[in-house]
Amino acid sequence: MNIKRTKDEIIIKNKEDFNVKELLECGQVFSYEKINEDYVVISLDKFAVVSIKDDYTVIKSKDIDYFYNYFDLDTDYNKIKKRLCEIYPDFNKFFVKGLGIRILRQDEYQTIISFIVSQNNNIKRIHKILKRISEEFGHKLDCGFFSFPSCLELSRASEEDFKRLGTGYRSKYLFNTIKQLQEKEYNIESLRKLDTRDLRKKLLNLCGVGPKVADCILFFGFNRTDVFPVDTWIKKAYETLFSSQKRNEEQISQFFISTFGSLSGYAQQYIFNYMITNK
DNA sequence: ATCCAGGATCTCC
DNA sequence: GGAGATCATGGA
Repeated sequence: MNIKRTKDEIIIKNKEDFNVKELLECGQVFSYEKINEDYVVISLDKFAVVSIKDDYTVIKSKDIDYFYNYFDLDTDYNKIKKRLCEIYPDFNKFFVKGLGIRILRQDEYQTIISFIVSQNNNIKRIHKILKRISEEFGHKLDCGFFSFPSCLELSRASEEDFKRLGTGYRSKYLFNTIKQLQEKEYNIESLRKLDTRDLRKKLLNLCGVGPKVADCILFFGFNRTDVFPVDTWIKKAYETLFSSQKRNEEQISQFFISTFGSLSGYAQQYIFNYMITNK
């Protein structure tokens, strides 16, 4: 990747390695705003502005180191794509719009809350609900948008507050999970030390977190790549493109993990994007 | 109007 | 331990 980095900005020369539109609008993250051709990305109380110029992309932020890591700029996605094709010869077809996709290294806690809201919901509405939650319980940032509320800030929200903001039956999941997250055993630092298997178990104990949401949290928040979230789109992909053998979600996940191993998460992301693009 | 969305949980057997 | 119903909401 051709990257230039200064104290408060990152310039990416090659647009094929970094397509901010694809990478933000593919359903891995929900707290961002589009202003004309610019994007403001919000991670807890930090934000970055990403602008697309004619022949380069620029990321500006007061927390440039944080966002260098957030955008996963050290990972070589061409290598990953190459390896996926070696594992599964026909994998090329899933790269339709996957040219500039990267897996963001999001805040773990924000990912937990976001993906509880995501269950049985659509991307547009998830975005809208999380924005309302931010405006109600976060605080205003210099960019004019609101921070994603911290665990402490969200602990002031009642179940009725969540209902009012449109989270429906997930309201009690959010209320209960936030209580759980304040307990010592869910200290994020200590969760990071667990291996994927133990961490997954821990996440499944959170109210409103099932297998799919747990896998998304593991992948998008904790940066674990040996998981394969199975949602309705992936189920369709499995049934129409991979196998006629009947399997439930957990078995489908295992089927893909046994194929793609530690690259499972990436494989999932390419297949997911292929599906929602070609709906 | 019915179906569906980056599903989880409860309820029965 | 596995299938089926139920859960809010809004867009297609």
